[in-house]
Amino acid sequence: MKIATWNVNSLNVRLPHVLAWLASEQPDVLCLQETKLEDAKFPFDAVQAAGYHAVHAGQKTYNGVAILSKHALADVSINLPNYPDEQKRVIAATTNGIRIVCAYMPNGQSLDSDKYQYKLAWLAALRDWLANEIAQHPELALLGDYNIAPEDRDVHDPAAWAGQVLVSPPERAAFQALTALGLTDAFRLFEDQPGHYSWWDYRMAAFRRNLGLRIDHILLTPPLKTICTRCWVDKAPRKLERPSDHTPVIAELKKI
DNA sequence: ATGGCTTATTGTATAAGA
Repeated sequence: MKIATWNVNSLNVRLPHVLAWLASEQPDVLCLQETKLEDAKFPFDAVQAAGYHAVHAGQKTYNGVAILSKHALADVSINLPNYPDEQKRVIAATTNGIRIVCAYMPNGQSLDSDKYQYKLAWLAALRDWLANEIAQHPELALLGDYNIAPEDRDVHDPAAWAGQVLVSPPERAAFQALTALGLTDAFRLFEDQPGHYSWWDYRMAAFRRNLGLRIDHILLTPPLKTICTRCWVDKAPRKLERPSDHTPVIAELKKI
């Protein structure tokens, strides 16, 4: 079973990339972030024609999350019940016996921004809600754009980024609070070296120079960690015309 | 060198992303 996450930065623009990637990679589950679409405009027909069920929680212009699955999607829940929010950043569902949580975590903008306080409060609410969710669904995966590079080895130039948003100690502490729930960063089960990223700035030829950050993650509860056989970043979509600034992260689970 | 791209918006410049 392959599960994946991809911040597409507008599904309207990126739908051809997504459909091509589904066809070539055949993931069982694909979590999308930043669809930037109202639910009425989500391309359910194209996704269904590609062989996928889909659930979406979106809004105009900003945010928006979706789960695509080859398997039926049940018990869908949207947003954090303990954090009332206009912004559509979380969708969860059960598929093929696994609880999938798809999240687009706040960016934070800068440490002196109100959005940074929102980010930290949102992450605390996510943690609290996940503690319950994991208790109810021991086989759970949290996939998405975390907007946090957990460690310096996830940053192309740690000195230049030190103390900035996406790497600041309070954000990294919030990431650690998630792993303290028993969740494991699937990518780091198999790779301990720096230089592996999931996002590159559109500017400064950052992708060609591999000036990136690893901010898209797949976290697994213990039962899924034990059956995880591989986790990798697929850089191929970042090389296409008009790419998203993020690329997919995929985990393979030895299940069914 | 705080710039540099990309997306969306009842647009023609601004906001936001990361």
